[in-house]
This record gives sequence, C-alpha cells and structure tokens, in this order.
Amino acid sequence: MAASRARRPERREEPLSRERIVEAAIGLLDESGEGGLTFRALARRLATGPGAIYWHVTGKDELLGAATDAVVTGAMTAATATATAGATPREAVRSLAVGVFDAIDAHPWIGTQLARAPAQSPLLRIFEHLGRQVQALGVPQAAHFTAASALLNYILGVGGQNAANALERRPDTTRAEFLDTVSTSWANLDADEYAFTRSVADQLRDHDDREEFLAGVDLIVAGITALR
Amino acid sequence: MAASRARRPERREEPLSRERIVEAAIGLLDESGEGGLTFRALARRLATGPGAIYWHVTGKDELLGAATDAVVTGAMTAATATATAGATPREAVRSLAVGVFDAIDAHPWIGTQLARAPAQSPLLRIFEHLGRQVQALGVPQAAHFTAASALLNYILGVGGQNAANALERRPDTTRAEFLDTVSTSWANLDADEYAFTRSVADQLRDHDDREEFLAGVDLIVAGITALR
DNA sequence: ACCTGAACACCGTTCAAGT
DNA sequence: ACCTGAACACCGTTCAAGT
Repeated sequence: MAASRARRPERREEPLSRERIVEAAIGLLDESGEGGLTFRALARRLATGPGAIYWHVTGKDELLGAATDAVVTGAMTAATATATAGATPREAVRSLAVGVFDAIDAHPWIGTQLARAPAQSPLLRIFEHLGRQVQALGVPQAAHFTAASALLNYILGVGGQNAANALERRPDTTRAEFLDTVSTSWANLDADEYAFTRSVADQLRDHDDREEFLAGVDLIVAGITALR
Repeated sequence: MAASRARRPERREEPLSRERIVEAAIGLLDESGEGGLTFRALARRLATGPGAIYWHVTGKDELLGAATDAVVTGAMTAATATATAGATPREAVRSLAVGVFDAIDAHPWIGTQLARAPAQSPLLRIFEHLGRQVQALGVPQAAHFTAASALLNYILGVGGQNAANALERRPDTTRAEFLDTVSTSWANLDADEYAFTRSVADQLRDHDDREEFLAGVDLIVAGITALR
C-alpha cells in the first residue's frame, strides 16, 4: 500500500481543472455529506490552496450545481438508453424514474440539491425526457405540462425524503432496520390523532423503498392515462 | 412612530422563552431567508447575547425544526377545519394540499426545510390527514400507503420547487414576470434536445401556479380512484 | 435558574504576491 | 495564465462569570 503510493507518479503534476475540482467535490460529498464539502478540505485533497479553486469556479454554489449536474447527467444517459430501446411509455417512465431514484440513493446530497439548482439544467433534462413519454401516452396537448410536472415533482419529493432519511439514519444501520424502527414508532403513535398512520405502520415494515417508489409512479401514470 | 415606540412598555422586560425565540426566528427567516437566521441576529432582535438562546434551544437545527413545525401546524389546523366540514374526499385533499402550498408561498424557507425535518412531526401530521381522505376514497387497504405517499411526495416536490423559484426570483419581480422569463427561455432551447419542453413553453406563460398545482393533485387523485 | 459576552474553532471568499 | 496562502469578515457553539 505504502509502496504503491510511493511508486505512483506525482499527483500534483496534473494541472488543476474544473473537471478535477468537480470530481474531487463529488468524492467529498459522497464520503461526508454536504457538510464535508469545504474549500479547505477540497484544496487539501487537490494539494493546493483554497484560492486556486476560485480561478476555475466562481464559488460554492456553482460548485454544488456542477457536481449535481455531473451526477444527474451520468444517471440520465444510462436511463434514457433503456427508455428509447423500444419500451412502452410506461416502462420508459419507470426506467427514468428509477434512474433518478438510484442516483439519489448513491449520492444522497443531490436529493437536497435538486430542489435548489439555480440554472436547473439537470432538472430540465429530466423534465424533457418525462415529457416525451407523456406525449407517447397520448394525452391531450393541454395536459402535457401538468402530467410531466406531476411525475417530476413526485420524483423530487421522494428524492428529498430519501436524502433526509439517509442523513437521519445511522451509517451502520441497514435500510431494513431503519424502516423497522420507523414502523414501530408509528405503531406507538396516539390512537386518535394518528389513526391512519398507525393503520399503515405494518405495511411500512416490509416495504421495499424502490418498489414502493415505482408503485407511486404507476399510480401517477394511471392518473395520466385517465386523461385520455 | 417614534413616539409610540417610546411609550411602549420596555420590550426587554419580557423574559426569554422558547416561544419568543421561535417567533423571532420565523420573522428573521421570512424577512431574509435561511441565510438571515443567525444566532447573533436573533440575539440582537431579542436584546440579549447569543449564548442566552442556547439555554432554551439545543442548537440551530432544533430551532429551524421548531420554526417549521410552528408554521405548518398553523397552516394545517386551518386546512383541516375546511376538510372536515362535510366536504368530499377530493375537496378535502385539495384543501389540505392548498394549505401546504400557501404556507410555503408565504414562508418559502419551509419548502426546503420540510425535506429534512429530522423528527418529521409536521410531515407526519400532513401524511395522517391525507391518509384519512385516501381511506374515504375507498381504495383497498393494501394501497393506502402508496396513495397517501404519492400525494405527500408530490406536494413536497412542488414545495421544494416553489421555494427554489422564490429564492431565484428577484424580489422586485412578480410571479407573472418570472414565469414569462422562464417561458421565453424555454422557447429558445435547442429544438432537438428539448423538443417537448419547447412545446409546453407557451402553456407555462399563462399558468397560475396554484391552479397548476391543484391540477396535479387532481391527476393523482384520479390515479388513486382508478385503484378501486 | 437564567443571562451575558468574550473566546474558540471553524467557514467562504478575497487578494497581494509569487511563478 | 495560473497558483499560493495569509487575511478578512463572518459563522455556530461553548463556557466562565455574573445576577
């Protein structure tokens, strides 16, 4: 380990670039969350000073945006490939949705970030691809916007919740254990005030987040097709 | 103005309390956004030192949570009153949804905050009330969780977007002007890459956010009733 | 019990100075 | 053109000291 590191050619020789900075930022965000992305930590990882980063990037907001953009773009190109390979609109929507879902699962910080991207370019790309499938579903043109927005907003809502859960969950507990904890806490809520929540506490315990998410997508697709 | 302030009994005499702190925090958040809530600014407004606040509140996270909780609770009690006054389930869902929508419109910062509430108590209250209406819609019990979640996540997604838009929008521009700007920018997107988005750019210009939001709620309710 | 405010350990960002 | 790192103006939070 020490030997291989010693033999490796000098890392610091590679010139700084926007690409390398964004890449390092993503690494930092994945490892230690939004709080872990610091200009000082980033500079340390890139073997330079904090000021150097500002020559390539205007500030932290842009950096966060670029990192989100990079991750979402990667996820989208994979998902749209499946989507265009002769699938039904419903299948294509599911594949797009699952692409975003998995991206947020792998990088929880984008769940929070997607809701505040200023240029919104990654969001717009998702919206575009969802919209094409809405068209393919054959709904009247006047309902296109509503239908595509409903899908996107649902996906963003789940993404935000998943991101929050990932933050709340202790890193050493599995998703199943976490769901179990929530489920029992729901079951112990006040019987009058939370009658409904208590009644679905059991369902929560055995749910697969991903399946549950897709069931919601199907529900909205059903609502969309009802517009025909 | 100056006279009335001079005559007013000494403000600083009122003892500090969790309530007063949360109230002042909401004021700060409303006036200058998430960045405006600072322990120093809060202390100045309460005519005390930053340390005093920590005796009543464990830290900034709890403070943000308590502020969100207070605002959402207020919005919910108003909305549930309408909801229970002999309305159809669909009307009740709309009234609940609009309650959250308007609360986020009035306090954009809760749009971001709702997606990360750790205790999630305000979210759970919304979920409970939506769930009751789902029950009233007469869907099979196995679909209760999915249906209520779909509604909640859609509402949260829109809330997050509205919060982001409120931040992005210059304070001196109206919502209509903002939509107009976005609409023309969509119309100028690449014709191939953003064919769908371009095709709905016109619809965006004349849309009322609230109506559009409710159309999405109706769409999901339609999807839910299709489960019967 | 409750408040004060200086002090600590951080931030993002800037900028003179270097190469 | 690109990098360096000290310095500035902030943060949240703590804590000895006061009442």
